[in-house]
Amino acid sequence: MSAELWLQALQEHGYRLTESRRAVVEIVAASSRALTPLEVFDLARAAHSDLGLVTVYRTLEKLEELHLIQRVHQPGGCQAFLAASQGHQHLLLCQHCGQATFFEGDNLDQLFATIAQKTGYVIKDHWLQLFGLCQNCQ
Amino acid sequence: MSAELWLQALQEHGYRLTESRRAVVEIVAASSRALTPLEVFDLARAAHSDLGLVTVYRTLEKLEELHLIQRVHQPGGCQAFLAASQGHQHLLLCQHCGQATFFEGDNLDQLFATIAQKTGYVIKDHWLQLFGLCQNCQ
DNA sequence: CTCCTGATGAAAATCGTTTTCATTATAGGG
DNA sequence: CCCTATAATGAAAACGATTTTCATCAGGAG
Ligand SMILES: [Mn+2]
Ligand SMILES: [Mn+2]
Ligand SMILES: [Zn+2]
Ligand SMILES: [Zn+2]
Repeated sequence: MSAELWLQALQEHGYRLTESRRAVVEIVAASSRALTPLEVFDLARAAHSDLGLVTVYRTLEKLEELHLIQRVHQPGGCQAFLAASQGHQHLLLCQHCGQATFFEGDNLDQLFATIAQKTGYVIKDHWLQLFGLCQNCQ
Repeated sequence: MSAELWLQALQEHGYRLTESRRAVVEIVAASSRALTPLEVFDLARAAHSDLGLVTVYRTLEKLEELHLIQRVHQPGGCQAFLAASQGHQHLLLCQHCGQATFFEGDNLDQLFATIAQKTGYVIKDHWLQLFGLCQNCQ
């Protein structure tokens, strides 16, 4: 599981390994859907009942700094976090259960060239996100 | 300008035409970049000094209901609004000045078919947004 | 084991947004 | 053109999420 790797990464960057951090990391690393700070709090308290919501925020902040998690933007809100993609990948989200799946292999260079020419912009970056129904939810 | 059309649309949906609404609509309709409620408030107060921030929120809410404006998600935040695209278009944003330009003609069907096959998802919708530098900001 | 310092949780502060409410002003009917 | 019903307004209070403050605790180097 990536939880151990995340804890190791935190440690390597000079952060201490605490019970609270373990509980938060365990939950976020194991989730296949994006979780809000409050959801993480509720789930992590099962393992560590005197966890504070503040610590959830602080831990998520550090995990994001280290690029271990990323914020997920959705029609319903933009406060949820998910284990980060490795390399250049995009998200596919189930509209029913939230299941998140990364994919790669989009080749949009031709599109970018056309748009750049038509608009005069220099294209530097892009966001692509797909929404649908996962196998379980169809 | 689209401001007149927006005011007309509001009226047709049973909303009254007020000074406050005019001031808000004028600013948002004329902007080529996405504006936050507070930015709209500051700009619109030039024309209508006793405008309340609450009315900015309420007017934006109605304009969004009528699909005249849309929320714009950006790395720095997701509270800004922009005149809505007509039809299926995507956004191109200048990372320096915020200038927003819509484009169309993306053909991602092939990609969606591949992803659907690989993942088992049924693809229902997609978000695509490009970031770069506009002609003035290069 | 001890000590230093980073980390913690409770509480308070803060920020953006929404609700409440008394007052004002739009728009339709006389 | 004036009246009136009621939608709309802005100030203030309430609210929910996030951040800051601070006294206390605990990780881990020595
Ligand atoms: Mn890509
Ligand atoms: Mn498209
Ligand atoms: Zn699903
Ligand atoms: Zn620009």
